[in-house]
Amino acid sequence: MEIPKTYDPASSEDRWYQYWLENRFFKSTPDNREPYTIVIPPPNVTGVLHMGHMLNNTIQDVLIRRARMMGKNACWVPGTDHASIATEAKVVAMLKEKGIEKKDLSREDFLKHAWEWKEKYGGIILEQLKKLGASCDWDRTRFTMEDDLSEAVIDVFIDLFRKGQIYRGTRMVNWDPVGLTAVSDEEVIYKEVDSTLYHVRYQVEGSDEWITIATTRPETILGDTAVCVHPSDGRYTHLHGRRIIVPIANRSIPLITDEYVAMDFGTGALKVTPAHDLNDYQLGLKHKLPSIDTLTPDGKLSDAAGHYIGEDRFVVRKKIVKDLDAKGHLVKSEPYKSNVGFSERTNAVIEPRLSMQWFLKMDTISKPALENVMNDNIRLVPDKFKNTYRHWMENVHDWCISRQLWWGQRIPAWYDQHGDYVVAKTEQEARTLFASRNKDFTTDTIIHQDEDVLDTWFSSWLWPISVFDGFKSPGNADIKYYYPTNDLVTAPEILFFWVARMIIAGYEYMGEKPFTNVYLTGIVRDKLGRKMSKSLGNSPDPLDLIAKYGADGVRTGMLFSSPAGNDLPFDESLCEQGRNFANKIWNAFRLINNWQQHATTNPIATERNKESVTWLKQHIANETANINDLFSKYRLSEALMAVYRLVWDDFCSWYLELIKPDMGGTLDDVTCRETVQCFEALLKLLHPFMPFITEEIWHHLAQRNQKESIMVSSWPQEGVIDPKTQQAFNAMQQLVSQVRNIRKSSNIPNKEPLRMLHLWGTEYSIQPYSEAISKLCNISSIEETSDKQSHMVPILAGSGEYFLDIKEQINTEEEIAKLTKEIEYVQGFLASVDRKLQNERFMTGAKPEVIALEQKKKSDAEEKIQVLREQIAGLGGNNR
RNA sequence: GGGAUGUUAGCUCAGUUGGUUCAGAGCACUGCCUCGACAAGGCAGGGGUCACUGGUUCGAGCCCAGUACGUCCCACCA
Repeated sequence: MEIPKTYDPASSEDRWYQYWLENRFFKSTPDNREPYTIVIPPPNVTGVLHMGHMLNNTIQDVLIRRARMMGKNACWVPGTDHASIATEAKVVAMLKEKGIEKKDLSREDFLKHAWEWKEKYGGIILEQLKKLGASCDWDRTRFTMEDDLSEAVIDVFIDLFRKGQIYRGTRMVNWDPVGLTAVSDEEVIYKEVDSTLYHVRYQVEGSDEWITIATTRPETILGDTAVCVHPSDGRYTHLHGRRIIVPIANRSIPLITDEYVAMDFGTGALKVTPAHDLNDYQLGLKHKLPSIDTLTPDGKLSDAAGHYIGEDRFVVRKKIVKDLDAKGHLVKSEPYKSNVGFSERTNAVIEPRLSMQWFLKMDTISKPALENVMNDNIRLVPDKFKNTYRHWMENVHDWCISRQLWWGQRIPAWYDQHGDYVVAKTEQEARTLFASRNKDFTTDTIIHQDEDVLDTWFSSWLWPISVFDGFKSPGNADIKYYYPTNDLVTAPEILFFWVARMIIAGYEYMGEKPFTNVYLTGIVRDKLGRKMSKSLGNSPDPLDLIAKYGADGVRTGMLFSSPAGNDLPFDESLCEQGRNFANKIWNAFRLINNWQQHATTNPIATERNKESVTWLKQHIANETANINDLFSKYRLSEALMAVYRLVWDDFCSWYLELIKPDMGGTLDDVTCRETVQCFEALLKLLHPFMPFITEEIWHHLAQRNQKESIMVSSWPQEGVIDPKTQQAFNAMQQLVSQVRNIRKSSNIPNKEPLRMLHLWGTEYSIQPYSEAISKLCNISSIEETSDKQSHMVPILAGSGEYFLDIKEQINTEEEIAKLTKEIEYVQGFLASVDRKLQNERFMTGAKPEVIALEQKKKSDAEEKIQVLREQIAGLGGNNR
């Protein structure tokens, strides 16, 4: 059978993924092995795969596949998030295209459309993850809005309410007067716009005095309930305790003092409009000021404004300026740049607006979450995020958990017509509660459920518990076995939104952390450093990339340059590098496969093959230890790079070339088998990163039955390398490189054989490789000599001295210059060592082993200089 | 504005407790090479005053202070 010269991922990937699924290798059920668990950060159910998901899920798959090979019971739980804001926005947009407005639909009808949408598009992203090779236990797929999970959310809400942790209160929300809905902070886009700062003077009650304030929003004057100055502002001290008349409205309001006011801004006097500005609202709370809401939901002036009723706020702004001017209140107006929030959806100017919301108290419930991260009970990787985390957790404010949406878990609060409310799971329970509280309450009394739903994070914070049915059936086999999970892989931007809250829920409901390690990935950026996003259109389609470079190529491409916590400046050439690597592995396989076909005639291993095999086996074991160490530190990029070099440089470039038989020859049986075994070990180390190609080659190398997948094979054993083996190998490498170098610089073609001598009495650890060296550098023979060969080119490799018989052909001057440069460097080095050794304070201060090391350096350097001088002399140079 | 964090080859990053065998890796770059696995390749090279300025020390990429620039999070000043 002819094996193609290049690896073709397309013909292999789907086949192997199918094979894994059919043999249920991703499946996990509790048993007596040690569990290793990851819960996926559930992607938006209607989302499509983007580069951030690719990075995130590649990392999870690498971790889970390695754990599985290490004999753990690996369980990766997949699922999706109902993402109320994003999904509802998409459904609203879809309906709009069909000419349907959300406000014309009943709640039930809207939700019907939403569920249809979810059924149609939900889970596409999970199918896409399969292309990437994700080894999730698909039987465990969950959805944050499925019945069981929703019930858990409602139960938790009720429980926290009963514990007194949830309360109802007013809050400033971002109101979209066009969309007629509150929008989240994330959906507000701040833009700098040119506006005007108006200086308006208010009369002090009962006097001829005036006080001038500055505002960009004069139309809100009608809602003013105080004027505020800094308590130590000398300009206004005499007015403390006086009252002020609001222009146009002619209302009397107090002058208050607060240190919040910046004396150097504007006039140092601030008009306070609690209903229409967040800071003013807080001032209002502090000073117990009334709020006058002068706007209607659609941004027109309300009855409460008393003037300009029913007119748009921007029209009123112009009118009121004119009127203020006419009445002599406008002192001056100056151009001013201010930050104005716009709705991402409707582009309308956002109005801060007061509304009733539900809150979760965070002060006590968040304590264990801070503590257990600070004491490393839960580890953040990289740990620099601990500071950020602490800062946030120490300044945590109550969590607003209600959202003015329909898609999500509806708040289980019920209101009667007086606005009194109870929290209950069903209407029936609510009625019972009302009745027990109020004698007049009858079965005929109308009550209605809260229209709002809960913040999506209020369901996803339960994810590590709810996916194992920890709420539905506490103490069940799954939750006992898999919880706490091991690693969580997610983006730092949701460290607070999600990670911190999962930790809080974990301690509150399980009395235990939800996971041990949190691996924080970076953001995938384009070449210009911009975040890759759909709206910018700067993100490649992940599936196109997979089609072009193969899933293995893309996976490795993403991991080549993304240490934990660092952004990934994505470049397609990284995937190309990954693809090239796959191809390199493929061709190593082709070579070995060829040997396998013909390796029967020559059963005796040569010394060079024996030594090479010994070195390779030890080296792989040694590197496995190194790779394990990198994994334990979550240095995935470095672990990949270590495997990359081990395979490409050590295995392909050195080992395979060493044992490669002469043209027309065959490889001995023993070496062939050992080589296959080593190659299999390398494939195992590669497997977490490149699952597809490793499985493909794994099955080509040997007859294996259905159950013998590489993904359930065992991770290679660690070991140490014998220093002598290492030393011999390194000396051989040095010698070969130097001979090649001399050939290059002297223009001696490889075809021309050269004679080499080894100086008797110096290190000859390369002996087992002498035959290999002859082949790699075309040396006709290596003879021993007892004398320095002054007429030949000297080489130092390890501490062995060699002579290459080519003096006539080389550029002696160049060689001497090279050696001289080398001497200069070593002399410089020696000088610095000497300085240290002659320094009394060093000799008395430094540790004995440091001094011993320096003395060793000194003698080594001196010896080396001696040898180099002899070499220069041998070449006829000046032996200085 | 508050907090965090970073600045090491053209690019992306390593550099553990300060000790010139630590200035390193991969990619990119340069030169040579179709040699029976692989040109998606082989071999050999070039390349950095470790942001800047001071300080501590016998000795600083590593410790301290300041400066410059960058990134992230939070709050966004009427």
